[in-house]
Amino acid sequence: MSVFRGKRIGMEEDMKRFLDLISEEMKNAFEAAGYDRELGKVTLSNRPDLCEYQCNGAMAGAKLYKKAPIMIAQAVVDQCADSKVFSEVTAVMPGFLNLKLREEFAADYLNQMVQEPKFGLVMPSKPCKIIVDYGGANVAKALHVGHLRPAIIGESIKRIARYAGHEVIGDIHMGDWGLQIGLVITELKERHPELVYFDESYEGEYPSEAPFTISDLGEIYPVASSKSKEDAAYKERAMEATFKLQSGVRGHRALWRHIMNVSVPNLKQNYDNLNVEFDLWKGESDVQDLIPGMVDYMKKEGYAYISEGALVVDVKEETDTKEVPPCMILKSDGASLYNTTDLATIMERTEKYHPDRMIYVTDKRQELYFEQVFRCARKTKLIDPETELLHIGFGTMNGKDGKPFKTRDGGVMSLELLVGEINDEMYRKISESRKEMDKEAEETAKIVALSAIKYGDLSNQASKDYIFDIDKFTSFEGDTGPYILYTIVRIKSILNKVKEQGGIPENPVIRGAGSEAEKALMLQIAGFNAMMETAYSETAPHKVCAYIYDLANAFNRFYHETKIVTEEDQEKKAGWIALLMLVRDILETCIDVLGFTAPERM
RNA sequence: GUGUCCAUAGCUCAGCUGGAUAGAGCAACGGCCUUCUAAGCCGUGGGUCGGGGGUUCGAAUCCCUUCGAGCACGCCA
Repeated sequence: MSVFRGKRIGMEEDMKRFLDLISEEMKNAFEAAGYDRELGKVTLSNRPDLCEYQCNGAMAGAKLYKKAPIMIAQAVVDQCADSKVFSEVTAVMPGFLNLKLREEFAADYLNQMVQEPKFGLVMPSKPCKIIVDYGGANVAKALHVGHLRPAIIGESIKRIARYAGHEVIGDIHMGDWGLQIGLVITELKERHPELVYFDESYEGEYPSEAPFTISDLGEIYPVASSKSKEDAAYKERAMEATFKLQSGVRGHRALWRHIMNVSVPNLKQNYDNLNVEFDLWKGESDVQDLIPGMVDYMKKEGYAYISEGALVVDVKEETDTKEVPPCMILKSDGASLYNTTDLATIMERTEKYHPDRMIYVTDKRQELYFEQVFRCARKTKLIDPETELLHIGFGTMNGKDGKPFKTRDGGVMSLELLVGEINDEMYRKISESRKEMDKEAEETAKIVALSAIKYGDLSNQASKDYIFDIDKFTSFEGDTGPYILYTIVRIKSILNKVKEQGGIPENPVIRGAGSEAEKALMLQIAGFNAMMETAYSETAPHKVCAYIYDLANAFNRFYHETKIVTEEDQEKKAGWIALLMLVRDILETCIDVLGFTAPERM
């Protein structure tokens, strides 16, 4: 019978985190020795050569009780004599408490993890409704490397929150209403002025077939964009076209719809290749009808006023240490802008979902901008006061030279090209290490390549700039996605062998550790819950990466000294099989929240 | 100018709600494949945690200061 089952009042009670459970035992010892139980907080050891866990409470208590820390520590040690949790508790100068755990205690915990959903991760009593706004793709424009980080990070944040038990909606929030549409329409008119869409007297139905394909679009936009930079009159026409679209000119609207119909499936395909899925494909265009009402409301309530010709809302606060410019609602020409659609979107989401939290995943350079928008939304009461607004700003993706990632000739690299390059490189490496080629090699290459890209990105703190080094990410050595996948594949391979050999026992039970490496692996597994909670509360996917890297290391160490398939002792073997399945499941769960998958073999 | 963020091994990065000897990976060097995938494992070398000051029994971590790089600062997104 499990030592914690005994403490459980009913099946409803949540499984405690491993460290909390250990701390509980230590706190009891502090209390029994006559000290404040809060001193008994246990942490992971930073001296693995000396102990597995440590408690520094005796030193913290020294001042409180005006006693030498070592005396307090010694008194606590005396209380742990027949602990069911600790096999060893020693007091070390100046007052460290060094702890080792009983193997049965760890094994019991792991066996319980196996049985609980989500390995015993505690679910929120009331799930939060969270909207994650990420992606930021523009229609009519190809995805480029700048879209990689928001997609990867946003997707992972969404999945972590979902795994943590919350109700999460991912929204791509497309740029589908701006100048880029005007540019495409203008260039189209340049080339085919005879198209019926440009005949303003036309009143009939427009063709259902678009007058361009996705590859046409991919070519038209860059041409139009560069023309507009050189030719002021051209730009003027593009802005006019944008205005016509926004004010509802039929032909322009029809072309816009064609652009959407051609573009969106292409975007979906691109994101699909990255294993990124959005629940909502909303965009700037969706809130256009809300803007006039919102602007009127802001004016009427006295929030918005004209400054330097533009309509703005002051968002300064007393406590500001910096200059916070007002939030602009309309440009001096009366046109809406990014702020306007974002605010209208906040309003729409509030009415529709009343979310507990909205998370925006964008480049960190937009920090001040979001500060303004968030303040404006609060001040003008567009949002429920309880709703939390959070901006996760990520750093720049740089090339090996430390400067923003560019193609060899200095241009912006398309995402497709970048991903294709890495896929090819991975395919080449996989082919090298295989004796005979098989059909699924290409598929495997893609899976491994995606892990390389995503792990390479997510293992860095999102807020920092990082170096996107293709050679490093595809090298499949060291702290990389492929290493994690390799470890999973290894485990699967062993389990397959065992299956061929005579089958996997039913409900195998994890037993006490037979070696240092096995115990280290078990303790690493036990830290899963605490890690996942932290990754969620800190919106920190890199913590998941750090955890699985440690877990994979711990497993590989264990693997090298343990022959599982040939083990004679059936009970021992069954225990290892149970351990392997748990490691595999946890690793696969973790890479799933990171947004990639593992192949069956590599 | 104001604000903000960063600075840790040759390179790329962890660690930062204060704890013992600052950790990984790459690169360098040395071992380990007739035995579950060597994309692996074991080991060696490599550091005034940008500088200075302070708080503390104890600082990479907290505070102040300084140097250096990045970024943002009303009609772009």
